Amino acid sequence: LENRKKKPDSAPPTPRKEAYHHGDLRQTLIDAARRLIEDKGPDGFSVAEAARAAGVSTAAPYRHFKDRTALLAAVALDGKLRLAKDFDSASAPFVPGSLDAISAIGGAYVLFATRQPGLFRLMFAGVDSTSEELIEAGERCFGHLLGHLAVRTGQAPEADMVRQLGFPLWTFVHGAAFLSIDGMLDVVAGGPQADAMIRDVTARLLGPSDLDG
Amino acid sequence: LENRKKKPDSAPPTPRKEAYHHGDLRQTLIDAARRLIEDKGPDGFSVAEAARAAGVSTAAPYRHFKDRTALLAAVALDGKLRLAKDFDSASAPFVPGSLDAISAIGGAYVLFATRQPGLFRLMFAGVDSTSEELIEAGERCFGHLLGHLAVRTGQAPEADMVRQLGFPLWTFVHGAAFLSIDGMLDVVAGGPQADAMIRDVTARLLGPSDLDG
DNA sequence: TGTACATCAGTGAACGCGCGTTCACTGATGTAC
DNA sequence: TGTACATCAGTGAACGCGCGTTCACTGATGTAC
Repeated sequence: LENRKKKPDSAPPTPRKEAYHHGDLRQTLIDAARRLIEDKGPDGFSVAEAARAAGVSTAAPYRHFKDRTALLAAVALDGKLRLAKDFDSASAPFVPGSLDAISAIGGAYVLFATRQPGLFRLMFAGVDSTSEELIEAGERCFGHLLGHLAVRTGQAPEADMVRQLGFPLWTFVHGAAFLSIDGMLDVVAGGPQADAMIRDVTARLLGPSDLDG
Repeated sequence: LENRKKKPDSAPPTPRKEAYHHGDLRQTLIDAARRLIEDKGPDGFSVAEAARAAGVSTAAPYRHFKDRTALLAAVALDGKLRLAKDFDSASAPFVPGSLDAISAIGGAYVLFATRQPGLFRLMFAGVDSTSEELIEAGERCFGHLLGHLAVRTGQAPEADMVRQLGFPLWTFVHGAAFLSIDGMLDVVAGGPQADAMIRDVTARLLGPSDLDG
């Protein structure tokens, strides 16, 4: 038994932390849960398995999360923050408000979903959407798109017209994301041309602009 | 114990059938499972609960389905057949190939998802999509749309151009369906104007036609 | 029409499993003096 | 700097639960003669 306690020192399973007190178990659990959810989906996931993956006892997660749902909510929130970051880096190289920038956001959305299907599902269906910070994080993602549309139209991001332009765009990439996850995008579209389709539809829904050079 | 056996005769829980031999337990189980899935989702569903809802022992389903997955697949197939029927009746009143007819199909799609969210999720993500008859049923649904687009464009339903017109439309309503399920359609669009948005986007993706009168 | 029998479609009891969660506990850490 | 003690963040054993699935069984049905 004492052998088990020594093990983390001689050959740590998680190399960064080795103490009895973990240091940042909360985030480690979120990461472990995310990885499990990524390939098994929100329902294949269990608290016990996440704990195992993090190298702690099955009771340990309950020091940091009220229950299973709370852990899932934390993973969903974490996912939305990651998505917002993806938006940032995807659109950064392009002229704000341009077709290039806006399609890049759409492409990033679909790519995020494709790479992490389980997480994507969790973010949109997995948890009670009543959590305030979860909604807020979602709005921040959508706000990215609205920001570009505001620049493009010369209106405020909160303007009705901007939202009404943005919503169909979001709807479209949301559909593309789910079809892609479920293996129907390449099949039916007849090739790996998802990005081209996104760009084409985006252009048609936006209409022309000087910003597109 | 003998009281339990008599019960179905004196006060049948399922009024239509009362015999020891059920008559059509297979379909009854599919219906029961569908109802469970409709409000709990594919993962909240259990074979045992479906059996209970059908009024049979928990072992009975295994006379008709190899395992849990097979039952789910049957429910998914059943759902796709239902969706195809919805498409039929939604577009029937309108001129084939017209904007009216095509938006009606889109509206039926979103309505189907909204009314039966769990079933809709199951149909697209719940089962291994390797089943041939399941894919076929999906193609039949998509074929409905393609048929209208063929009429509209004067091309064969199998023509590349028709599929390339149809796919963005499907993608869009698919997104609208999921956003609606997850409670984000009315919220963000600013009202129950889903049908209007569908029609508007459909018109823009289709372009004009004489058929639209 | 009546009987013997094969087959079909149920029953109900049982199994092993992994899960979520709780509990009393204990080792590690931080702080007051 | 050293010591006493409160608090924090883990452990590991245990619980009750519902599930998927199997099994030997039995009542109902259909058919051959």
